[in-house]
Amino acid sequence: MLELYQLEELVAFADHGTISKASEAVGVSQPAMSRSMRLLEEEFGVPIFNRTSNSIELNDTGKKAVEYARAIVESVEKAKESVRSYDRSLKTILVGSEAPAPLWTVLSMLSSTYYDKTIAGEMKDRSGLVSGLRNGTYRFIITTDAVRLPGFSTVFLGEERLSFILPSDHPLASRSTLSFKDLDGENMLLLEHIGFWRDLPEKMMPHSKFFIQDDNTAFNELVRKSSLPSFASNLAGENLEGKVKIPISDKEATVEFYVTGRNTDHGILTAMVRRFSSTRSD
Amino acid sequence: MLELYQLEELVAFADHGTISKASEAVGVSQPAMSRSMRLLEEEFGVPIFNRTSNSIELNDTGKKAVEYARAIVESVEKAKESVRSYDRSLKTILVGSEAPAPLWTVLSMLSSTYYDKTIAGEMKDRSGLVSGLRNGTYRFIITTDAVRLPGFSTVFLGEERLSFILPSDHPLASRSTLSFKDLDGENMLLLEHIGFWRDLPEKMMPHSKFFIQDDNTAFNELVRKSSLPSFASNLAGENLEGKVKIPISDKEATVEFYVTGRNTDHGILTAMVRRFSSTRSD
DNA sequence: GTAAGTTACGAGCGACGTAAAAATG
DNA sequence: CATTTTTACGTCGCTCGTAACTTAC
Repeated sequence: MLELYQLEELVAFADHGTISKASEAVGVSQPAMSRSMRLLEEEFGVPIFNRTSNSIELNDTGKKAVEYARAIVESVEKAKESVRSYDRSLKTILVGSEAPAPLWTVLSMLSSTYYDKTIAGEMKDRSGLVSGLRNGTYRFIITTDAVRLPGFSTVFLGEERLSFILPSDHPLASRSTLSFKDLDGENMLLLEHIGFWRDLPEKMMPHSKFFIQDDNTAFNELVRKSSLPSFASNLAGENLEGKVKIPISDKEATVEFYVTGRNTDHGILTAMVRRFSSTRSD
Repeated sequence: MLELYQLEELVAFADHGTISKASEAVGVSQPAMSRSMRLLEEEFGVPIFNRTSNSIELNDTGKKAVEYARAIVESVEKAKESVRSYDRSLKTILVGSEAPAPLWTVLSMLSSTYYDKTIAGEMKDRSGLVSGLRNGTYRFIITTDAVRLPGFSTVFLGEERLSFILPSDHPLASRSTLSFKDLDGENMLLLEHIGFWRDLPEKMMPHSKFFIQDDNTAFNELVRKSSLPSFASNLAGENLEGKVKIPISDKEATVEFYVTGRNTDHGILTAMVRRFSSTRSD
């Protein structure tokens, strides 16, 4: 029987040119590989080496054989990897979302429901979310509008309403609402990974400069310590000492979220809505 | 290390449903396969079976694993086959031709030149010949007109001139030449595998009926024993007792043959022409 | 003489089969 | 009780590494 170790050694031989070097690379003795190659040749039943008394090299047929060997060895590695990955995917519930805030409650809700599974979330644009839901990558997706797909249910999850975070001594700190235009021109702090929110401030406040922070904890630190204004929402951003939180009145600052999953998961979807309602901080 | 025999046994298990039946099919003992499957599972590192105390079945991950196993086992088989076939192709000189007669001398000439190789010939239409020459399937091709291809040389091999074979007592047996029209309406014997010649008689003699023979020796027997007219040429058909061979005067009954091969084989090509001239029987 | 490959030989791992045990319907 | 899987155990084959041999540059 043709054995995988023979194919691996054949590939190593092709890569290193001599049995000596190849055997060293593979980690077997030189005579062992010499034998392997002879047995492999017998297995194929046709010559794949040109030999002289103290040299051995691949002939044309051997080079073909190496191509096949490479493909097979590679496909075996890929198979192992894929099987493991498939096993993991069966044990993982992946949720895709257009924004981070609604993910938090959905993920925590799923974690308490499926205690034996891995719950993971990731950000993606809308088309990626929908195709991922269809091909099974995502068990649930969170979008800013309802997704109509046969076999899937969409429910309204709730709203996220953006606010400005201003220092208490800011000239506009006493206002009950503000619009983007009111602060256009001020430099502001902004987080990098906030999904579709990412582009809104720069679009609505074209004269402002934004200091983009990648790291979440560093961002929170900056918000607390600096006097720069920043953003929060009813779903994100704790109350901070010396800061005021003022809702933004523009319609773009309010967005609805919908969560979509298989029809068979409809019960879970409604449970998500309940959990969402009970944990939001208006 | 993951071993091929494990993958084969996994496939057998998937096909037969139980280890007992699968082990029987593969030809190993049942405990041996039980062990193989456990080791394979450990090799993947993730569960691929659902087990109860006296049953074992594939789980979803296992079914994925079977898919990969099938592909790998198949590709290994294919690799062995391909390597052998490639080896054979290296040892074979294949000549393609539009007609059988010129093949005979070319093949015999090649046989005496490359005594350590297998010389083979086959019939093909012109486009198949040219593409086969380009992709290396054919070392030489014989066509009815010159083939102009960069890297390849074409030489004129010679003519084939078709004749009628008539019984000596045939009314037209004394003529020195005949045209297709002269015998149109007579029933005739015809060989099946004669390349482009195959369609010519039926086209030129629409009122004749042709008795098509597949087997060459049976055809020769029929020609000798029956009184039906048939075809021969300067390249094909021995002189027969009680028969006369009368050349056909139509221009369609004469065809030129060219042989084409790599530029590096130019010496062989000219040798072919010499051999062809010396062996034809006008 | 150095570097390469093959042959020879003894050792050990591992896959095998037989036999027996356990579980299920 | 028949069927299926697993465990136990002794055997045998195959691959291994070390050592010695051969050949070439």
